Amino acid sequence: MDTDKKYSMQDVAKEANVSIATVSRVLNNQTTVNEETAKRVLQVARRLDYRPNRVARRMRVKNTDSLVIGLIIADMENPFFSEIARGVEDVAYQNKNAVMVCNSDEQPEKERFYLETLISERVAGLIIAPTTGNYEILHKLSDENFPMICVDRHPENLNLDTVTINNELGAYQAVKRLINLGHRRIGIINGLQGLSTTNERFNGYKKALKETGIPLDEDLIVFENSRQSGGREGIKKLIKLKTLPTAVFVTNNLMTLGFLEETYTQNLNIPGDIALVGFDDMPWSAALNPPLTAVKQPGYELGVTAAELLLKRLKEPNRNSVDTFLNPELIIRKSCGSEIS
Amino acid sequence: MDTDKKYSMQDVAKEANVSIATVSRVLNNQTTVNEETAKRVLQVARRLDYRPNRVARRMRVKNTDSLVIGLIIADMENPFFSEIARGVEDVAYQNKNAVMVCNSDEQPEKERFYLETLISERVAGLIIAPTTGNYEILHKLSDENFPMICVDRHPENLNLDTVTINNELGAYQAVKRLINLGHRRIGIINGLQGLSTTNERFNGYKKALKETGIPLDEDLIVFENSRQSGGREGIKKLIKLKTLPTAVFVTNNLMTLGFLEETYTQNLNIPGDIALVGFDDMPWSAALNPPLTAVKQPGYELGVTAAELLLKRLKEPNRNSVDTFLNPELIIRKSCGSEIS
DNA sequence: TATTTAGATGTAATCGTTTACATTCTTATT
DNA sequence: AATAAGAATGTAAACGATTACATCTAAATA
Repeated sequence: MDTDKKYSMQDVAKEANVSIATVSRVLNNQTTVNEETAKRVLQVARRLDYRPNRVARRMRVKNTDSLVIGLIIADMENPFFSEIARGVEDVAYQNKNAVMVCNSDEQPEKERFYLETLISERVAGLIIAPTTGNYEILHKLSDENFPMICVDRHPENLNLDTVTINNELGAYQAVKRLINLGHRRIGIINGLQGLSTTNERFNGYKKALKETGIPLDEDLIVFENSRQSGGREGIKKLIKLKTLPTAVFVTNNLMTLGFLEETYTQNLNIPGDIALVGFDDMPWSAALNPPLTAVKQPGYELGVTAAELLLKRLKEPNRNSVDTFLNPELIIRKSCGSEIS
Repeated sequence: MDTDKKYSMQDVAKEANVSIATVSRVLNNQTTVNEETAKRVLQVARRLDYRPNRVARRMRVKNTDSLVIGLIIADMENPFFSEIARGVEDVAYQNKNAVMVCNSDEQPEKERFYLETLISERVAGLIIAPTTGNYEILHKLSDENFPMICVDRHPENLNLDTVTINNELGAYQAVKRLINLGHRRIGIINGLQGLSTTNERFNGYKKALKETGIPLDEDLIVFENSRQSGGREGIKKLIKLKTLPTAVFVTNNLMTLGFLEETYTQNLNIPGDIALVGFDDMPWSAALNPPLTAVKQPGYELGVTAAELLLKRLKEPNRNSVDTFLNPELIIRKSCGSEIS
C-alpha cells in the first residue's frame, strides 16, 4: 500500500555517484558530459523508473518553456469545438506539450475562472475561443504580452494573433446558392448575438441579398441561442409567419439539428416545403435524409493552425501579431433542393 | 512590452508589512489571524492583482491536493467521449480542479506518453478510458495505489474503480424491441472484433434471440470496423443476401451514420424496407429522418460518476475499489417502425 | 506578583528542478 | 616549465508557495 514514493533526481544522483546537476545535464542532454557518466546515469534512471517532475521544472524555467498550454473552448459538446481541440492536441503532442482543456460553456464567469486558473498554472500560453464577457481581462493579458491566440472568434481592438474562419464568405456562398436556385424569401436563423461569428455570418447573408437586390425582411431574421433549442425556436418563429420562407439558412451545426427535429415534427418536407443550407459540415451531414447542404468549416485545421501559431509566438514573443483566415467550402447535397420556378 | 512580471506572496507581504507566512494564512483562511491584518493583506493582494502560483503550491502540498486531475480518453472526436469529458469537467469545475485532457487516439504508445506526462505533472489522480495496450503500466499504477478510475472500459484483473455501461443489457433491450415488433430476421452489424464492447453487445443480441427461440443465422451477422465505412460495408453485405433482413441492429454511433448513408443511396426506406435500431443516442439522433431509435448511453453521467469517484478516492485512498455499471436506456423513435404482421 | 495560556505573527526548512558560477583535472601552448 | 584553455563535474542559489516550530505579547489564572 501507499508505495507512492517517487524517485527524484537526488536519488538518481546518489545511486549513480554524481551530483544532481550532472543528472540534470544528462537528462536534458545539454552541454558537455562524459559519455560514460551519461550512460551510467541513464541506466540508474531507468532502473529506478525515475520520472522527471514537470512541476518542479516549471517552477524554475521560463514560462514559455513550461510545456503546458491552455485551451479554453466555448462549448465542449459542440463537435466543431472538439475538432479544434483535436487539432490543438495533435500539435501539442508532437511537441511534447500537455494541454489543459477548459470549457467556458459560453459563461463569462466560468471563462474568467479558467483564465485565472491557467495563468496560475503558469501555462506557456493559451488558445481561447472567447465568449463575449471578459474583454478587460483579455485586454490586460494582451497588454502584458501574454502569449495568447484567439480561435474561431475575433474580439475587436485586441492586439492578438487570431485564427478564424472567413464566416462572411461562407455565409455569402450559402445564401448565394439559394438565390441562384431561385429563392427570394430566404430566412436566417442566427446564433448568439454579440459573437463575432454571428455578426459575420449575418453580414454574408445581407451581402448576398443586397447584391441581388432583395430587400431585407425583418420577419425572416431571427436570433437564438447557438444550440439545438435555438434551432427549434428559430424555425417555430418562422412557421408562425403568414407566408413561409421558401428557404432557410441556419448558421450553425447544432441549430441545424434542432431545425430538423422541429420540421420533422411539423411534417415539413425538406427541401420541398423549405430548402435548407446549414453552417458547419459534420460527420452526420451525409446521413441525414435528405443529406445536408452545408458550409464546411475546417475545424481541425483551425486548431492545428492556432497551436502552431502559439508555438511560434513562444519562440518569438515580440513578433507582430497576425490574423489568419481559413476559407470555408460549400458542400452541396440534397437539402437545398434544385432549381425552383 | 514584456511586463510579464507576476507578483508573488513575497511582494504582497512586503507591501502589507507582514511576513509571507501571514499572507499564506490569510489567503487560505486557515488558523487564527487578526481581522485587521487580514483585511489589509487582502486589500494589497487585490491592488497588486496578485494571483497565487498553483505550480509552487503543488510542489509543497500532498499530491492529492494538487487541484489538477488527468483525463485520458480514447477518441476526442467521438461525441460519446466528449460527453464523458464534459461530465468530468463539470465536477472538476465545481471543486476548483483543472483538468488535463489527453487523447490517446486508441494508440497504446500515445496513451503511455500521456500517462507518464500526467504523472510527471503530479496530477492528483486520473480517469482513463484505456486502450488495449498498456496493461503493465496500469497494473503498476494500481499496485502503487495511484488514484485512478477506468471509464467506459474495464481491463480485466485490475484492482481499480471502474465506471462502465451495461452493454449486454443495452443490446438485449434493442433486439428484444425488434422481436416484440414481430421481426424474426434480424441482422447485426458488429464493431471491431476483440473489443470488449463489441463482445458484450453481441452477447446481448444472442441472448435476446435465444430467449425467443430464434436460431442464430450466420448470414445475418457481420463484423466491420467501428467507423462510418464499417456501417456502409455492413449493410452492403446484408443487401447481397437473397432475402433481406427485416430489421438491423447497428452497434455504434458512427457505423449507424454509415448505414444511413448507404441506405439513402440505395433508396431503401427506413423503417419500411428495413427497421433500424442503433447503439448510442447522439445529439443528431432526433434530427434524422426518420428519427433514430437507439440505445442511449449516459455518457455525461459516466463522466460525472467517474470524477466523483476519483474525488472520493482522493479523500479515502484506502477504500476498497468498486465497479459501477450504469444502465443504458432504449430511446424509441421512428426508425424501428411499428408492429409488423 | 509570578506563571500559565492562547492568540498573532515571524523564521526558516522544504518540495525537485535548473543553472550561474566555482572547482577540479587534463592537455595544449608558449 | 609555466601558463592558459577547455572539458567534466560539483556547489548552491533560486523558483513561490506551505507549514512546523519559535517567538512575542497580552490576558487569564493561581
